[in-house]
Amino acid sequence: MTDSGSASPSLRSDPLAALRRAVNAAAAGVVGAAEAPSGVALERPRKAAHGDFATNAAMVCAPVARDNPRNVARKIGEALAEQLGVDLGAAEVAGPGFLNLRLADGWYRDALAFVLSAPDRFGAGVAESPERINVEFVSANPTGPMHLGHGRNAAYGDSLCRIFEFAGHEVSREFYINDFGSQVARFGASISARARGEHVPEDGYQGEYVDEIAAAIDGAAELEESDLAQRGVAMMIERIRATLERMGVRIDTWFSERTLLDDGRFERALDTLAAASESFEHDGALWLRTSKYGDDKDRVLRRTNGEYTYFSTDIAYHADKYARGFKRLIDVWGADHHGYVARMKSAVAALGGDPDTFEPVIMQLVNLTENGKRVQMSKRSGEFVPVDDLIEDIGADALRFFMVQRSHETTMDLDLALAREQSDKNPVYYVQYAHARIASILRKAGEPGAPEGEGSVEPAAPVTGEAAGQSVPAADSAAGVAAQAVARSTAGAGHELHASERALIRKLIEFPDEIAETCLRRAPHRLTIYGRDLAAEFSAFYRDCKVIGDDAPVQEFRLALCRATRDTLARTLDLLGVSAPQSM
RNA sequence: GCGCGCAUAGCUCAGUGGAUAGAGCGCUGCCCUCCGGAGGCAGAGGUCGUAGGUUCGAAUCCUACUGCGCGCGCCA
Repeated sequence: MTDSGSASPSLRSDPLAALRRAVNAAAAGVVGAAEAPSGVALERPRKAAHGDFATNAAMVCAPVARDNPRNVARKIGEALAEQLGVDLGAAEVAGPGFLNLRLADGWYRDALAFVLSAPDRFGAGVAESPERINVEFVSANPTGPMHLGHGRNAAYGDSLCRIFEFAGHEVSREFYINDFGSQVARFGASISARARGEHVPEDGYQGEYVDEIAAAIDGAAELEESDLAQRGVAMMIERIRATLERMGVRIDTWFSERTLLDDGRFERALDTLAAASESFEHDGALWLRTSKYGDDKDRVLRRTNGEYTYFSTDIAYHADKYARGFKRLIDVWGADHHGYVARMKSAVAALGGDPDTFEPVIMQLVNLTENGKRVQMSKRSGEFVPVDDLIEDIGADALRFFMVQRSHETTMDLDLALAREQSDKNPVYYVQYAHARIASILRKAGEPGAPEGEGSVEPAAPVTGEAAGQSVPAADSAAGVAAQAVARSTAGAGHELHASERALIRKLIEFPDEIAETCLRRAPHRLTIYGRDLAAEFSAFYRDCKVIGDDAPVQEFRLALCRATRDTLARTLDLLGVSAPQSM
């Protein structure tokens, strides 16, 4: 939480966090303890009749206080009234013992000032214990182009990384290139065959891209298969890199499997396992005793024929990630790899690591539909829908938004007709439209300072754990001045806030919590919902409240609310890798 | 057979202990002398797969069962 003890706490402390502290303090007081019992929560009721916020504190505390929940709720309400003073509009006991809270307009004005006090930092640095995290994702085989499944993986992985970074983690995005082993040999044989005008071998790679590669390499028909394989892999990686770039996905480290064998890291990893008696020879093969750590059975590292398995180099690869200083490894894998989880976690344990710091995330499958009808011929054909074709069809913004819209753990349908549609039916346009509409209002009001470029907000500066706890920078920016203006209007009388204004502010100040929860749950799909909700709250405000043309203090306040909403929408879209247009 | 995942409105999906379970699409009926109608309002629509259990309270946690998906190689 970005609380601060600076000179103007009302301007700079997170209003939700402060409210949560007040509720905890009141509950602690009632039960006569230093801290409130765990389970006490501040909730946002669905129904307006249940107040602005509500707490279950009394029901949690009642057994401890040995009193009935409604009595306890009344006491907590009285304690809260004392703490919050004029900021608390009302505290009502309801139902089985809920305490429904209404906040005064002054509290809402302070809350908006908080949002605007540091627009680049709002919601940033909320990670409670920042870590050095390595996120490996996509890692598509360099023997073919990225397909549908990789698209979901890329959208998820990149958004997760953006959110981690914004929350204060140090993140490295990594792509593991499987440029070693039998599949690469088959790739080389396939290219060679096509270069010589022959059919690819039975176990080879089909597809026009193999022809294209064969044609693009001078004298391919005369080259060794191993040379063709390496050149083909290089070309495929270049193509994959270009596809990711079209999706707005950045990779920090392209890690070649082959290099592990070239410089001894592979041998060292195997030596480590052997020295710890984690591996053993049996039937002419080398095995890893993964069953010791909960895997169904032991796994082969070196086959009877002397070749090493993919698993063995993967172990060396993960050992290398830890050796590079990462405290947490997240691997984003396709659904077909879930059977691999147990053995890889076992391998981490066998290396002496903590398997809890290795988190494989399994991405479920994507089905393509069009107007509700399946467009894939067979369940396997998804592997042959290239991501490039999808970008061409529906655009990168829609691709990223739709791919990350559903929880990664559920099989999802992507409706091409809806994704293509440029109307309010399409959620990505709905959110972008709200952003563009606010930009238009601000232009009309003669406001300077619209974000530059493609409409995305500037990336947040990295936040360390210490910085996250410090007060925000002084108000020397345009936005800071705006916050001061809002604060000034707080001092004056100020108009009575419309219910839609309050609802919009409430949605805005949820943003830091939303970021924290999204990180914790590794669930970027939450931000697509937040974006839609925020856009909807803005639309209600826009309907109910005239921004431009009323008296000056009201206009000033509402323009400030527009700016806060625009910035938060832009930030949300940016974290999803989707553009936030000034006009559309 | 074993393992992992999933099951919520007609459809696609949110919702990891709180009040009368939500959204979008679709459907029905409305609203443009209005800062962007690329928008908004109202309505119909539910046995949260089934059966037990845990507790003040369960879509949510536990157990069993049913259905669907994926995996189960000295492939990657």
